[in-house]
Amino acid sequence: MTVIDSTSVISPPVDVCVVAGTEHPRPDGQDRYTISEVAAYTGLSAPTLRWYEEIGLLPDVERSHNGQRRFGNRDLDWLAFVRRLRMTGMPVADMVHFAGLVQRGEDTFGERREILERTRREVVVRMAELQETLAVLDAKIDFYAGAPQASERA
Amino acid sequence: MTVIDSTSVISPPVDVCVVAGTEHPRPDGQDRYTISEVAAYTGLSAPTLRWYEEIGLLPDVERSHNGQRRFGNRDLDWLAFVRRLRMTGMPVADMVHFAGLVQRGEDTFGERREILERTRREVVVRMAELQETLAVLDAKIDFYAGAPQASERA
DNA sequence: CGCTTGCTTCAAGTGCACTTGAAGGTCCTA
DNA sequence: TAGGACCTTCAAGTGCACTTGAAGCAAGCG
Repeated sequence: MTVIDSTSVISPPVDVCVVAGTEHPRPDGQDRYTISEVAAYTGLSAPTLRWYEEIGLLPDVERSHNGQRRFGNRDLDWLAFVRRLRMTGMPVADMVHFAGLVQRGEDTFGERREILERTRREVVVRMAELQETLAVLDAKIDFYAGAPQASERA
Repeated sequence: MTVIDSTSVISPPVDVCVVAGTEHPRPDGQDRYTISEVAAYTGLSAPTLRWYEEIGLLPDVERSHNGQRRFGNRDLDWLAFVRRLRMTGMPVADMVHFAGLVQRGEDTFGERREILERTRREVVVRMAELQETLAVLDAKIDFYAGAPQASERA
């Protein structure tokens, strides 16, 4: 695995809000990952990473002197957040929109907050539904486990 | 909307385990719903209901004298459960498999229990992830809300 | 020097879960 | 008896999120 090469560039607009201290495979300063490294770290395939970049979900990926992608810790953080958003069920198109807002800078803090608040509400609803589903599953599991005696039968 | 017609038939193998007293639009005995009624009640489209039947996810739907589907409360219960399973992320193919087990009768209680226990574990994991996601969202929302003072920035 | 490895782009293909279209049957009301 | 509402089947189409294939460049090793 070839590592480091190109020299640093003025940072493009980023998420700006990296919340928790998620550990990176390499410390800042030595964080130039190849696409296959990022694939290994994130579980996303290399084509998916290219596609994310293409559609604008992973913007401003740097390139080495010979045109190969060099991802940084910033990209890993963003991908981790994208993974979270994906878990909420947010469509990729909406994530692309959000990524666009991030790139436009602080002016979009308001809209970003609204989006995340809406997402938050959806997650809460989803969790409540899953909680109910858990109850249904438990009831059925009990029924199947203790077959003859259990609750109702049709 | 045309309603009731055909006369009752010996019940085919059903879920056998109807847990909660979910209310039905019409009481047992008068429960013969047209496809559009079921579509209205469940939120599924009529083509989707036909397709569910076709692939074996909704077996043994009765027919009226002229070949039209007549769904019963049993079908509504099953569809409600299918909706729950869908919420867990279970693929339709797996639900079809489960439906097959239900049709095969009590011999499959063991396997059904295993499937639901596995599903249950997945739901628990998913809920934990959503909980973490909620924390991440909250942190970002706070950041975007109280912009200048807040925690970290890249 | 040629081979292998790993990257590149661009276009086409895949899998899932439906959705839509076409053509036709049946029943009720005017 | 004509129209409209509602149903039927079968086949093809859609949208999303990737995945796969084809063709080619660049670096490192024997």
